[in-house]
Amino acid sequence: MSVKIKDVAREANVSVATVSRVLNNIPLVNEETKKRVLDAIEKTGYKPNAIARSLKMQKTNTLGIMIPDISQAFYTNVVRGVEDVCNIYDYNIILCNTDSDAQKELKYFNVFIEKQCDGILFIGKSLKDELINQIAISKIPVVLGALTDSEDRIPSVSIDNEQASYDLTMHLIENGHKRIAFFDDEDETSFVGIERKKGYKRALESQGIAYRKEYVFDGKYSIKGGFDLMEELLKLEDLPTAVFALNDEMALGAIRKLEEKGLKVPQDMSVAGFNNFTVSEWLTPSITTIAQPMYDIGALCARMLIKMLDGHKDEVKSLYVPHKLIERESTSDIK
Amino acid sequence: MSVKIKDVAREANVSVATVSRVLNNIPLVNEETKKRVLDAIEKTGYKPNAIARSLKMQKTNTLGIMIPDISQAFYTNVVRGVEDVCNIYDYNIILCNTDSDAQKELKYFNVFIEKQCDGILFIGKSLKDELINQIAISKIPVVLGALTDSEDRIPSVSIDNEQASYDLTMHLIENGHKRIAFFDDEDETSFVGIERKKGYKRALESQGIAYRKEYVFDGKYSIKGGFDLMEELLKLEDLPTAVFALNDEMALGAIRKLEEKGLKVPQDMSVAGFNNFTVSEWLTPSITTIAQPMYDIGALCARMLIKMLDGHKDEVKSLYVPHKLIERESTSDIK
DNA sequence: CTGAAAGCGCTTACAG
DNA sequence: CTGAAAGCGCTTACAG
Repeated sequence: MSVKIKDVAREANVSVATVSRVLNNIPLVNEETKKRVLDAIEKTGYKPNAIARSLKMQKTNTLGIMIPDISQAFYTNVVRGVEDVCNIYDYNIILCNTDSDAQKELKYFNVFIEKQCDGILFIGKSLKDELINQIAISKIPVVLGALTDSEDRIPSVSIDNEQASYDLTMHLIENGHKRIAFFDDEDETSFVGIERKKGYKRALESQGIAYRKEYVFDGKYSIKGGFDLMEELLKLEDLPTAVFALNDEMALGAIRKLEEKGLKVPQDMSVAGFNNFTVSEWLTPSITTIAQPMYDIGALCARMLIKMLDGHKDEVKSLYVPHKLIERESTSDIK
Repeated sequence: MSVKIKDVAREANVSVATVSRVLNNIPLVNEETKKRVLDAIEKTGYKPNAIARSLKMQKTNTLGIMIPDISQAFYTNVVRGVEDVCNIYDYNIILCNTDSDAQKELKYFNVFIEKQCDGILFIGKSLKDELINQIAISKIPVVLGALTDSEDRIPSVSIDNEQASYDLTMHLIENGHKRIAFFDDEDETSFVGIERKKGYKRALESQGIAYRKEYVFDGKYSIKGGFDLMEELLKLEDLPTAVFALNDEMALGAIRKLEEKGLKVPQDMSVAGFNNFTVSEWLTPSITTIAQPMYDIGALCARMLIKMLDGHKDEVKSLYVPHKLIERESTSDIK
């Protein structure tokens, strides 16, 4: 059906070896022969079969990328960064959504191995042991994005989540808040969540403020999640004066619930988020948050992985990218 | 380095053919032999090489998907729908961002062909002629998502953009609005944009309202885009009483600009959007919009394409999925 | 500078 | 029920 290298060879009256050399820009080919081959390619409309090439070369120029859920704003920017860099270096990405589910992660990992991906980008909230084992066994190059490996067995590109969380909590404390609630991820195994909680605790401790378990709420990473959590929180006797939510979507939900109950943000309660969601600066009130350079995280991850594939495995080391506290209207000094 | 089918065969004392039969669940294999092979697979940690298999089978179980930009909320939901269906049928997706750029579209199309994708999903705002030619030449199955081909040469899954736009415009007219501005896509070749403008015009005409060119503004499909366009609009002598923006992000930007100028929405001006962006219902004011079933569009596209790949090409026909007008706070009766 | 041939890791028609 | 062998479409070491 489709035209193959053999057809081009016949058309140009050369061997397939010569056609291959022209295709791969190997210099030893006579200019005239080359021209004949090029004409034959043009004439036949030949397109190389990358699968055949990959089999021979043991290289697919394809990277596997796992993310929890592409429909979450945070990850889309990371993926865009990855793809742009891949485009530069002629790689393509196979994209999979894991929902942070261990089974799906292992399944997709196997798919990446079977489809001979040159490397894997793992974006997510935590790396499970079983997956680490599989990675070690297969020896496939992997880079983590937006999270780190606690033992740094696998290189990563991420913000320092503990420090970022500390910074945000300190900011609230400096504004006079002592009763600060924490809207956590319902997924307790989330490494990123754990790190952020550490930062929150460290900030409290550093200022001699007791950590109160009743101020920590686990919920969904969504607007509705924050909305529901605030409903819970408002049942407390001793209300917090500020809330630190693990993403801006949760923070927005929390704010809307407060408004629904006739409370004002930040006058009655300050609410801070995380990630600097695209719309956060446009909301009323706009949301105080920690910005992560999402696009850069993706781009750097991809560069790092490609560097490993180019044989510079030892030059690669884990990287913290800077986060930034953005103060907006949803938080203020305590009255 | 890695273990191959040959190694498994040696381990199990059978031929590679037998191993292959076990791997592919071909029934004619003796139970005991099968067990021996399975043990050998287990023991050696063998993972099939899908690239080799693809070369032989002329089938990669990989779909190419082109979208304008994964970092735009609308597309992420479509992609998630695609991926979920692909997961069910054991396909994977190679994802590419085209920025609706003709060069990138052609480049990626070639990549999909060379990498032997079984089919292609094209999500976007318009299909250029050159790409249609390439599709025709290559004969690769393609399905369009979120847009249609004006001549229906290629099957698609989409809302009826013209009708949706008509519905929304009619809604504004029924609320007493006669001076309705239209925030259009700056990309004039956008088929989706053209369709929506048709619907807008048809609604105006049907009510005997003259189409006024000065009420149509071209801008970026973003919050900032709407923000800037509203700045322009406010310079008009004869201000519109309502604005219809081609997405909710633009609508939000427009609303914020109005607020900045001390105008109230919807009291001073109604603003409607399109797509029902995740946050639209949570904004103040919440945004009147047309909801598209984005996830379903993606899922149906993928199902359609897979159906074509299964040899039911003739059963496949273009599909309109229902849109839904959602009335919220950003629009109201004219005072 | 060019070609014949081996081989990448699979699947399957054919023969037994 | 099982194996030997051809072939999928490339690349490249080797020979000339």
